[in-house]
Amino acid sequence: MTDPGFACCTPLSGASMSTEQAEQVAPLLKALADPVRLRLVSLIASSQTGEACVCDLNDAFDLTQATISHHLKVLHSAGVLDRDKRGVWVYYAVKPEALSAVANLFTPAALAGATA
Amino acid sequence: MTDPGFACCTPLSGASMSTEQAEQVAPLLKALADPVRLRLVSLIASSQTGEACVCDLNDAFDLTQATISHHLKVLHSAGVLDRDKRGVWVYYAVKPEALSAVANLFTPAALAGATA
DNA sequence: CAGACACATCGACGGGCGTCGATGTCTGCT
DNA sequence: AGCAGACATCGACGCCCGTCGATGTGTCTG
Repeated sequence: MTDPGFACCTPLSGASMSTEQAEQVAPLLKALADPVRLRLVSLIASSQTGEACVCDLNDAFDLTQATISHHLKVLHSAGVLDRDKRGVWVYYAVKPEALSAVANLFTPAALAGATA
Repeated sequence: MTDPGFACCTPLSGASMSTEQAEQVAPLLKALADPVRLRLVSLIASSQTGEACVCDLNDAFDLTQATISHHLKVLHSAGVLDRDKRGVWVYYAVKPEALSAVANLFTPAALAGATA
């Protein structure tokens, strides 16, 4: 009966990511897991003023304005971008905290089970 | 006619992520953008030996063995996990390079347009 | 050889996602 | 007031993804 005491694996050390934490971080990663949104974030972050308006971002893609607006909304809802309407134009800026949170997630120490 | 020379935005600095790079990294993020897969990676990384067998990972979830196997395949195909079959059991191990690649992606310097 | 076990693969189903055209809302100009 | 431009929102469509039960493949034991 395949003796269970003679198991296949060393028991996991147990200090891993909790289900709650995983379900909390996954949406953030899902928001970033798209080529268009990745480029959007990169474009905004690499702009001189640290922000960019939709009209210019729209020109950088072969996509409809509606699609770009949708992607920006997703990134904004995920907490990756800040939204600031000035007059007719809307400026989006990157929230560094969100990105550094992701970066810290995949640090060796964090993976070993360190509490973020 | 809203003079275009009097544009809305400072032109993007241009040193942003390329389309190719975005399309190359997105699948890696997409593989990690799932609560189950996130916990799988964390479980494996936090195990004492740095690797874990499917039978044990399976017990940590309320999901079918087929589903866990599917997730492990996705992570393996994305280059996040290494696969090593020893006898009847299969051991998965985390590839640190893949995770540090993600971590470096969201470093302030990288976002500013530095070539990875 | 036959059986049991570990894991992968195969359809299949439901839901979510990316994209679009069309339309709505707000702002500024004349 | 009327119009034009910037951006958001609204269905709608096709496709991919997560999950499942069932089945296949390889490995060890008796």
